[in-house]
Amino acid sequence: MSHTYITTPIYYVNGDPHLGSAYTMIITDTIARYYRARGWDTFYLTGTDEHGNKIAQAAADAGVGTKEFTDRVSASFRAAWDTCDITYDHFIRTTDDYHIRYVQEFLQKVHDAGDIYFHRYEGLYCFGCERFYTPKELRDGKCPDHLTAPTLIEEENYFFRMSKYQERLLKHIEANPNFIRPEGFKNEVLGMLREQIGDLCISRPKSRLTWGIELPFDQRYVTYVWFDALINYISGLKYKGEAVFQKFWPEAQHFIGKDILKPHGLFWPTMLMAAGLPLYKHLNVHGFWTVEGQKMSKSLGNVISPLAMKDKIGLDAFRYFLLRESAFGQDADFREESLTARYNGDLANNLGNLASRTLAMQDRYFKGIVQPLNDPPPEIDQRLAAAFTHAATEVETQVGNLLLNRALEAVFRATDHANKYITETAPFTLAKDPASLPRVGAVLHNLLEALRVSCQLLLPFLPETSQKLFALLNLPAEQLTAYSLAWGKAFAVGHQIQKPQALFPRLQ
RNA sequence: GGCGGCGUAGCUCAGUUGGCUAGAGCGAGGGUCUCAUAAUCCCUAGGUCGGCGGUUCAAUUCCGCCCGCCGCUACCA
Repeated sequence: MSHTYITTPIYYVNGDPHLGSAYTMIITDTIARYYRARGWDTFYLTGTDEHGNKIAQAAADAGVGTKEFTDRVSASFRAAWDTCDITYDHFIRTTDDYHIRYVQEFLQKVHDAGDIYFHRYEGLYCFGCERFYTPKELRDGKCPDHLTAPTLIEEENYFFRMSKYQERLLKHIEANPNFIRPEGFKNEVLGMLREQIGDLCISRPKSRLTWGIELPFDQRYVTYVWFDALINYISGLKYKGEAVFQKFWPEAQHFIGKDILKPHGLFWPTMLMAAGLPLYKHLNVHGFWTVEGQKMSKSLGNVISPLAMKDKIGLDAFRYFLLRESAFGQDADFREESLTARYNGDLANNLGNLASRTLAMQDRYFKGIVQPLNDPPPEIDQRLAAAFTHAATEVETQVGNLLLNRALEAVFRATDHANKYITETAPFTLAKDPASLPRVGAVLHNLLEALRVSCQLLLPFLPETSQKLFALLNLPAEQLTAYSLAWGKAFAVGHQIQKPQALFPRLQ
């Protein structure tokens, strides 16, 4: 059986779920549902990133213990994704015992291999950023983020010999053109690799940072950020056992936003090389959303909450908008106006209305009882079937390229074709003549097939709607993923379907 | 400064070995059916394919320069 492993970034527990993280979740959830529906053994991981001073500070500000604080925020993320019906298989927390143990095992392995060394240096440190700055990065001698003067401190830390793997990574990316996609982001990483990438500082002394994972080879230190966070992709699998890890890891597909390309494109693969592990299969990088043309930010007060969107237009409509309105890897703009247009134009008028008129006629003319198809089928019927066969092929191709917008476009072209088919065959006119009723029955049977295949193709994208409509067709739920079931074979003559229900009531 | 991407109808975009009168969806204008969620369906709109120059029988598609937007990256007063 084919299998795949889908991951999202783990979310830092100093904020709330917003449009950006929801977008990553909806994309990955769709991909995971897509593969599951087609019988692939799929493992889908998400979680929360919980270490660092910012978290300890936020907890202190909130007047609660750090652990209690992270429990609370992590749970709120998990609850948000549950409310959004995100079908992750495991939710990892970097404060989980198994994760901590595995991070230490990983560190020890890389240390044993000689790729972690101790080094003394001094530099300008910004406590707000928890990082060192080079003089040229400063603005007027101050931290560009916090606008405070950094402190000159001397420190000894552990470094990962990342530069050792620079050449090997470069060759790997060149030999595997789809390792990082879309291409633009691959080129960015190649650009980084053409410079000296240097080594990576991976520790912080406990005097400055206590809320972290202790280095197994020096208890005066904790590990810093990436050796903690990135390793979740492996510990999350190891948690389920070595066999699960062995099976899924080589099929790993990471999905990230473009802001964390460098750690995933550079740090992570070199870390894996140092640990003697296979590299992930794909790094899939998506773009950002602006809101009404502006960058989304708390200060502008234009942050979109997925939970609010669920209440406002429903989960499926929200999913549809995000998936249809963005091209993977490119930025997109969230506009109230586009949202309404997509909802009314595609969901209500095209798909919803198609279902409505089909089921209404089936009910009105035949009391919901399915009639025989014509044998042989007229050309117009064949063309309808072909439109859906073509859509199915397109969906396969486009999802494979992560172009979910085009996959959806293809399905809606087919439902659009079905709407035209109704106009061309005019069953409502034929129905006036009793002698034409057999043809009316056949036309409606074809339309029911159109709806059935639409449900199948849309299942990963619009899970709720797909299941709801399939229930109206009164077909057994397992047939929802019976992709090889031929046109005309799903509905037995005499089968009873339900009365119509508005799937997407028009807005305004 | 270097590298990369982008700039096609009001909006979002297709257009990948250079070649028919440059396309789609939405919006807008006109018309139509009546099964349906005032939905459907049909027609129309007309864009110097960012600008200039070059290669070619022929360029949106190749080359050079320029303008604008964006990303990454380097650096200097």
